[in-house]
Amino acid sequence: MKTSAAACSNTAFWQERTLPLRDAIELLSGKWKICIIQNLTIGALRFKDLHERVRGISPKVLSKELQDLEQNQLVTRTVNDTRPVTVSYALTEHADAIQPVLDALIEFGSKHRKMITGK
Amino acid sequence: MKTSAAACSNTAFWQERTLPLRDAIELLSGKWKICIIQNLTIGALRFKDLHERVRGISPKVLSKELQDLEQNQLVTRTVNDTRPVTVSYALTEHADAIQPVLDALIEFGSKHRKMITGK
DNA sequence: ACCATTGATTACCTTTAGGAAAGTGACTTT
DNA sequence: AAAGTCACTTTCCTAAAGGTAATCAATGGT
Repeated sequence: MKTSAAACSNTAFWQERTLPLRDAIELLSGKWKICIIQNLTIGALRFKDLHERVRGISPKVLSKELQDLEQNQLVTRTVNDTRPVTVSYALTEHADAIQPVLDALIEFGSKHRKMITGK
Repeated sequence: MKTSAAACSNTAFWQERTLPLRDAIELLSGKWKICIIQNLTIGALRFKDLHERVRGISPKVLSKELQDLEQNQLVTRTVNDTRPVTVSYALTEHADAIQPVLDALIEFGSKHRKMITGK
């Protein structure tokens, strides 16, 4: 029997979806990255403000996650010329492509929460 | 200075987005769950077929992830009345809400891949 | 000189994810 | 009786994620 599943299992189409999906998962999965990005969607934030908004994260982890996002060109780092030096983080244009992921996750999370906590 | 960020930091609105987002991340993050769900979007699959399609996963991990998805009512488990017993896994209606997440991730992953491998 | 602020970094530790390999049990085929 | 199939399960292990706490360097204020 040849199901539609079997029919597309060897196609380029499948790879064209699977590989990018794995890339995205590898880049975004973990406890913090998506939360950090969400907090930056409203505009640039300094390290300290981000640290306060992303509840529960430690400075060590925040620093590491930001470096990771910067390397992947999703976030820019700008040192400001202020009295105690401050550093601003902002999303790049490239990060706009994450907005739909965020929206979809929030939508799903809401539905899921309603379903689990008794419909 | 009161930025738009500061303006909404204490609102119910922010929580209404942050809590579901954290739920979704907790449920879906990890190396395999989203891949498994993607493979089930085309229809029910038996354990063995799923194991072959989700390249690289071990039976132990596949089994664990499926139990987890079942508990969260995203997947159903059906024992079939076949010669060697087979078990089919299928997405629930509730899992439809994940489709937009999948699409968004694939779209983002494609763009990201193009950008990283030299625009 | 001393303290405060900001943005980290370091050392240390615990927890969790996940991989490899083998085994189990129900059943069928040879 | 032996071997194979399917769906797991178990054991053992490593690597990565992530938490706590302390420290550092630059700067400015008192």
